[in-house]
Amino acid sequence: MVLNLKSKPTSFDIAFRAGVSQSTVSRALRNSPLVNEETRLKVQAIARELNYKVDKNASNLRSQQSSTLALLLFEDPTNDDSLINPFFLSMLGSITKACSDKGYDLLVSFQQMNDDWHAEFEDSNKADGIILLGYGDFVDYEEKLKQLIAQDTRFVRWGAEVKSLPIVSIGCDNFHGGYQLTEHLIMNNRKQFAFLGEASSHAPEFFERYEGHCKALVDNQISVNKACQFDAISTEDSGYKAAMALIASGEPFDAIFGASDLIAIGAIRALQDNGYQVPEQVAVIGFDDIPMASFTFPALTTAKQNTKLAGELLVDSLIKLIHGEPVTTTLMPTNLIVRKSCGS
Amino acid sequence: MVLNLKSKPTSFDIAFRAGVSQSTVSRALRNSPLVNEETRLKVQAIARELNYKVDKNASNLRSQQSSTLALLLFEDPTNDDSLINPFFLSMLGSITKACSDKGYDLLVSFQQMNDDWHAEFEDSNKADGIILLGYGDFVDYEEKLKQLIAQDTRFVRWGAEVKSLPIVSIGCDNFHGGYQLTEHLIMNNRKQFAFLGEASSHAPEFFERYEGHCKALVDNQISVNKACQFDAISTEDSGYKAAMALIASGEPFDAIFGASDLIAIGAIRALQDNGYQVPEQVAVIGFDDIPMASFTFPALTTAKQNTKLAGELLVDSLIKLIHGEPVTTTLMPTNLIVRKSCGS
DNA sequence: TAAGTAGAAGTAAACGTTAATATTTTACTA
DNA sequence: TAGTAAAATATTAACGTTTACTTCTACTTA
Repeated sequence: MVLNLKSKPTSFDIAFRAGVSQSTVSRALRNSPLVNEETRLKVQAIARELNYKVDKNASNLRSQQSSTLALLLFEDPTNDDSLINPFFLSMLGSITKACSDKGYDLLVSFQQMNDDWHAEFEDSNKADGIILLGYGDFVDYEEKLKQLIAQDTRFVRWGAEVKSLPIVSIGCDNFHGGYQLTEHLIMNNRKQFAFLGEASSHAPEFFERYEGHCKALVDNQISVNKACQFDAISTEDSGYKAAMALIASGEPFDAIFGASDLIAIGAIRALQDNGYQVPEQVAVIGFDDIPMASFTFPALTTAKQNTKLAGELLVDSLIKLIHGEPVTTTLMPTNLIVRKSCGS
Repeated sequence: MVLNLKSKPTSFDIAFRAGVSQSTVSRALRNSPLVNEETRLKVQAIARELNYKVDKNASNLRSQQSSTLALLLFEDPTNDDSLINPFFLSMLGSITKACSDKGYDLLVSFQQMNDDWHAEFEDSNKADGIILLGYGDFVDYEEKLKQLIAQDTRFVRWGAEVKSLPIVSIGCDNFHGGYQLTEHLIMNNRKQFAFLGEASSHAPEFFERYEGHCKALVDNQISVNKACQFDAISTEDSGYKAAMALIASGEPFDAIFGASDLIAIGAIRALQDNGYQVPEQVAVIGFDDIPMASFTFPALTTAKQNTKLAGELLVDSLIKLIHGEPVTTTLMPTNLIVRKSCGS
């Protein structure tokens, strides 16, 4: 046996130097109880000395698992490639941390909606499981989820529960959040409400917030003015435009529910550009509590989604799923964060 | 040969169905010119039908390359695990996109400083190269960079050029940015300057900004008051504390240079908490142009680092490096973004 | 003392590809 | 019509692990 000098060392190199077989090296490095303490120490010392690292491809191939999770991030297709929604960026951060805490690597990927993303990662054995992250839905989404299920792909998703399919979802209680925020507006003596954000099943999260919003109104004997609901996707720009449309409509309003912070921020800007006083004339609330929510002027009252917890839940659930343990869909509570944008 | 029904299909399954050898399948799927058009189409059709995906581990193992890049994100060790610096989050976003555009996967990892991170990814063949991202330096940083070089690891880093080592760095022109911002403050008739942020070689980026700042002062016959420099790391909290220390020191000042936006934001809060008018009494500027910089009150004047371009450069450079092409260290210009926090 | 049993190590067969080499088939030339 | 080059496909050996199975030693026990 000749010593391999120039290229990366393999377990055979370690074995040769340690005077043991290669399989013993493999066992020693994984702290197998099958190998003698003394031998283990010697092997590990040599491995360290040669700067040896187990080849993950070989290892994964042989053991048929990768200790890697894949995160697929969907963005709204209408959103250009300028900026990622800060809320998801924040989720991304917490997921990254949770993975590393659990000893998993994380593959991150932005998805084009038309890709056959549903197959890429798990099927090619690059990842043991998949986390799906993104607002709303899009063409063939449910269809692709079904395919994932049919292929036995292990995955969890962020968002509203999909009642029609046996899928593990982690999401926040959008309905209750919407209810809570609206109640808060009512307590602040607001009478005429507008909702900016798509209120249809195409945007389940926004829709649930809208339903919570409406329920709170009805429970307080306030009628819902459908003419005051304007579609918007989760960008500042879209919020700005929706608010402009609201203003142009001539409908009376003294409170705006932005379906997301970004929408609310855009709305505030539109209001101020048109000479409205926020919150004196119009109260505005958002949803998410993205970092910049506390820096707007006036600072935004919003429902906080706990991204740290969400990331951990997502990762934990997926790992359990991979291990074949039972996992349930979880709804996280939202947290009302009162700042200045609604008067108190 | 028996057909494999239950588990994932392999190239043998495809070969069997197509009535060709397994190597032909491999070639057909990679569009090798060595295989007949008709055969290729047939093989690809069957592969699609069986939902076959090439096993990346096997493929990578055999071909000895992974089409994967690793991103190592270092955070300041004193920063607790609450929030990731939005600037890096933004970089992360653009790097993710750039990778996907180039057909590379991206492994993301947060690093503990004491890990032997320098070896993990490339040595274990999980990634073809590494992107290093993080502010400042820390224990043994240079030492570890040397090890990376010694091991022939392909990597690029974000940050100030390391003059002592042959390393490809992509960074922004911190010196010029510091100069530019300070000039702007001087043009606004500010006379007494404070700098919040560590000004030593332990924080190369901050130090360069500080040097640019000082140069601008000297060029304008303003003397540098060392007593007005207070250390801070890049968090809002740290900026708040540094500003409090500045106020407590009794030194006179009418302008604060925050070494990063987060520091500046913290400083503004400290000033306002102490009854100072920003920008009337004290002008404040930051550095980075993180998303929330435009939402502070008053909105922050700052030097924009183009994260989109930076991400692309980082990824492009690394890929070139992997292909053995020559790559040079690049300094990106910063962009003065004038908002309200310095008076005009 | 022979047989049985841990404990520790070795041997060799996967894992699913790619690629170097070998073989067959086809098409064309002399 | 044999002979040859080119095109297409097949065979087989890696890639570097993990792991089922086998072997060897030393010690216990009847």
